[in-house]
Amino acid sequence: MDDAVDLLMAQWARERPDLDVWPMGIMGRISRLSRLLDRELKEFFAAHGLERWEFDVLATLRRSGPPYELTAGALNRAAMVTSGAITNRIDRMAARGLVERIPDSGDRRSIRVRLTERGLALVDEVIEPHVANEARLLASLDPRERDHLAAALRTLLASLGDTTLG
Amino acid sequence: MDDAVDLLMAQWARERPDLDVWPMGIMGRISRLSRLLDRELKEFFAAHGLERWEFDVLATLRRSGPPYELTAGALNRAAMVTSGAITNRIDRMAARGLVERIPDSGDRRSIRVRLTERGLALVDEVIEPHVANEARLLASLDPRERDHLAAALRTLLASLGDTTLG
DNA sequence: ATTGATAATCTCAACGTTGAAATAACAGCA
DNA sequence: TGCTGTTATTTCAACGTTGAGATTATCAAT
Repeated sequence: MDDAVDLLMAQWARERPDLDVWPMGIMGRISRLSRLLDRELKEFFAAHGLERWEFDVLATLRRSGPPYELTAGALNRAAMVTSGAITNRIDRMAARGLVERIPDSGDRRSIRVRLTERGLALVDEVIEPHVANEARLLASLDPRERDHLAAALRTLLASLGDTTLG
Repeated sequence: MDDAVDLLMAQWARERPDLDVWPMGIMGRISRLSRLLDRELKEFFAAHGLERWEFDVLATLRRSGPPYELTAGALNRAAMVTSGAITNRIDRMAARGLVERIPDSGDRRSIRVRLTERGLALVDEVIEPHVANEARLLASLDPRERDHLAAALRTLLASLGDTTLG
């Protein structure tokens, strides 16, 4: 079964037979998959009254464990966005009552962002169907393929230096 | 070697041992890789005086073959963006003299976007180092791993319905 | 020929991110 | 104690995309 990237590479092979465009078979697919999967997740979260970025923040705090709080800096590194974006996100989530800003007792430059009870309840309610939805999106891969795929992606990610959560 | 997603999954395993978050091993890595690779490509194209989206449009037209023209609709489907975004891109690339709008003789609702000589020369100049740069980013994978990875991603992409270029 | 449905592009306000500058606070050390 | 360099967050203008609506054109069927 051909996909869109096979077609794309066939076009290059016809137009520029002097080039070996094999890297596109990976780069192009990661890029297109990322867009398609983002759309699916967006749709899923919208059905639960959440933006995708809101869930990302909730989930990052939740999985950090009690007391479910992280500094703004830790959040922006985990989300791979800039500091300005995190300030903006925290503002809006605080307005929705999902998180609250707590002054950091040890460092007055820092703030700690903490899940509210409502935020904690919400993420714990959504996480399970979310994982089930992700599993649905990956259903075309059998368990062996999944493991090999995850391993290859890990090699790549680690080689690019993505080895910490911030 | 662990990557950021291994750490993330370990946190979930500690906080919610009742959940099997295996899908994150694939979803999370595709998402993070996409961001990291985008940054790298952005940097590469900036060094060549191009935005990433400009190169995407140039490359889409180039690989379509002579006379290097496509409708606006074909371009927005290939780029996976909305029609408003494509109008905007064409405007700016036309202002830079990289493409030109040609009325479609068969359908007056359509326009055809054609590479100018300058656009053609530019994409033909950049494509080879671009592919080399992509190959550099994937250098951590040996040829066997590359093929398996591309195949697994193809399965996934096709299962999500991404089987045409628009 | 006329009507109604569909299609292609453009317009534009709303949205979120980036990137850089501003502010405030810490840490090491003379 | 007072400097100097660094770090954490916020602010804000610029940028590009989205999503919906407007416009114009095509097509099928009458």
